[in-house]
Amino acid sequence: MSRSFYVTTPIYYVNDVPHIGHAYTTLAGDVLARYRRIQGDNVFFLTGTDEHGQKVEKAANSAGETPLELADRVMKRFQALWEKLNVSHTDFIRTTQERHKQGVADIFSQLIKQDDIYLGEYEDWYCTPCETFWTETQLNEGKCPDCNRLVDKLKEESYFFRMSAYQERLLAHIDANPDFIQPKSKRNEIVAFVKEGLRDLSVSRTTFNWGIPVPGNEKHVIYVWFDALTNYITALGYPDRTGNFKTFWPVDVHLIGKDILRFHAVYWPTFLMAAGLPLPKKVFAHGWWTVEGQKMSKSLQNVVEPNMLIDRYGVDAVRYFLLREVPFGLDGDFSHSALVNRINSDLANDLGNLLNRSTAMICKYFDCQLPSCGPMSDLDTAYREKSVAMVQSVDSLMSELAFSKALQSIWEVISAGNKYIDETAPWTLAKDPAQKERLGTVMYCLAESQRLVYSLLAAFMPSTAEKGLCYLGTEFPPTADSLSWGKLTGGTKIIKAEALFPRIEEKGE
RNA sequence: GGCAACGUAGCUCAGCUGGUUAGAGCACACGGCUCAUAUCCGUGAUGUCCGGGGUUCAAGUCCCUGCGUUGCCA
Repeated sequence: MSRSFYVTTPIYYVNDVPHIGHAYTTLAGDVLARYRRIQGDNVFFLTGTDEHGQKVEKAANSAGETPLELADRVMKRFQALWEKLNVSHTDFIRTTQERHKQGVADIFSQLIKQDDIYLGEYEDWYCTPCETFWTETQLNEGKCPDCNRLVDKLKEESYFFRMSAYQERLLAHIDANPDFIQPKSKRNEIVAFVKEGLRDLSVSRTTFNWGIPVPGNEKHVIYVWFDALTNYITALGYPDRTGNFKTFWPVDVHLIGKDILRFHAVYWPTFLMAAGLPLPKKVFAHGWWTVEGQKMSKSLQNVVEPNMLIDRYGVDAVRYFLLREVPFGLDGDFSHSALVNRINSDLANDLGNLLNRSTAMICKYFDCQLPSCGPMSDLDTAYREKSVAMVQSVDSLMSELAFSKALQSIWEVISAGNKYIDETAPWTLAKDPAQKERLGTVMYCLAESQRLVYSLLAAFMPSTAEKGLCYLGTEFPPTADSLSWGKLTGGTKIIKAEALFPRIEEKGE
């Protein structure tokens, strides 16, 4: 009876091209998904694309194609990137798919029927590029406070969602579930926001066509966020409540960037309440990446293109860097020099070199046949205990989505391995035939500790882990059962490792 | 403007409910080893803990204030 685990990324807007921010969220989801699979969970990992909305309609028009053609084109770029990033999603949903449109229409009809959605009139300022409404007081000298472009006065018939009715229930839920919104600082912001009072939310538009029609009133198109958020359940087959929906809802965690927190922590939960569905267990908002100290922006032309990074540094180095460099939830800075430092210091010097020297010695002293473990000294048991403790520590850190700390705790064991070699001085033992058994025990401990290291790293750096485990004569992917000490047996064929991560010599740019 | 958070070694940061000589990683200097990707191990130096005031036997840790940075306010 395996546990089920459901994790999502946002669906990415096809009006945007994939950048490091998209890669970051999706990567986090992948690492979580892979980790839960190693632990034996039945995992559903969802990503996809958000393809409706006025921006897409306009962009398509000016590019001389239909919105769907544009979506097809851009969607492929996301899919290609996920393949290149080694992302192991279960499903990829597009909001233009029938399964999605039907589900959205269904829930929208239900809410109309219940009078949670009603027809009214909307009057406000609208920034088309940002697809955001602004109140009179928010405007900055008559312009959009976000992008400083001109806004349009809008007065239109609109359907409204009775969000105000759910304010107290939402607050009570946040209060009763301290981990519902993370990190804590973001949770506090949401609480403050909700306490100021929720207004009813406009959930339809009449000014463009590219979207899902309101059931029974085709003049209206369903608001993109209502449309988009619902993907998390339509991908599970909703409104069919058997099958995947039954297995995986409520979601374990929605991973999002901090810019879309309100939609996920306020709008979405209240939609779900109205629909009578359970709320997500967790919404986690991660931070933003700056680039070489500057905000990423198209105008600065400093948008980091993930494909280029992967080509240049390798997929696992990029995966490692993004999750190790910055605590998940905080902002971070991306720079080539920081990335090169991580590769040289953590991956080449510590991780790669340890495997290299260990397997080299096993081959040199034992003809590539792993010796079996003899009586253990204090040094050995301390090393073993540290390795075993790592497995537990990583497990609890992963449940907090503390990816960086999880990697740090793995690296403590890698460092301990390098120190262990120094303290046991195998090259000295090798000179004395009487110490053969002792030498064998040291080699065994080294291999076994690293087997655990690479088993955990399988979530973060799948291809590196596969190679590492192969050198250590072990199968990939690892399983929950393999995460305990002593699974390697004497006589296992070990392969002398090549440099997993060659050092990158200076001359950064 | 309102609310909130933050300001600790050259860099990035950790320091829970106040209590001996303030920590980690990277970078730097010196020493050691040789299995290894000139890698590894050890030792060391550097801090007005943003400024000022206060509470206390005792404050990086609490309070007030000033300066600075950041986030949220549909």
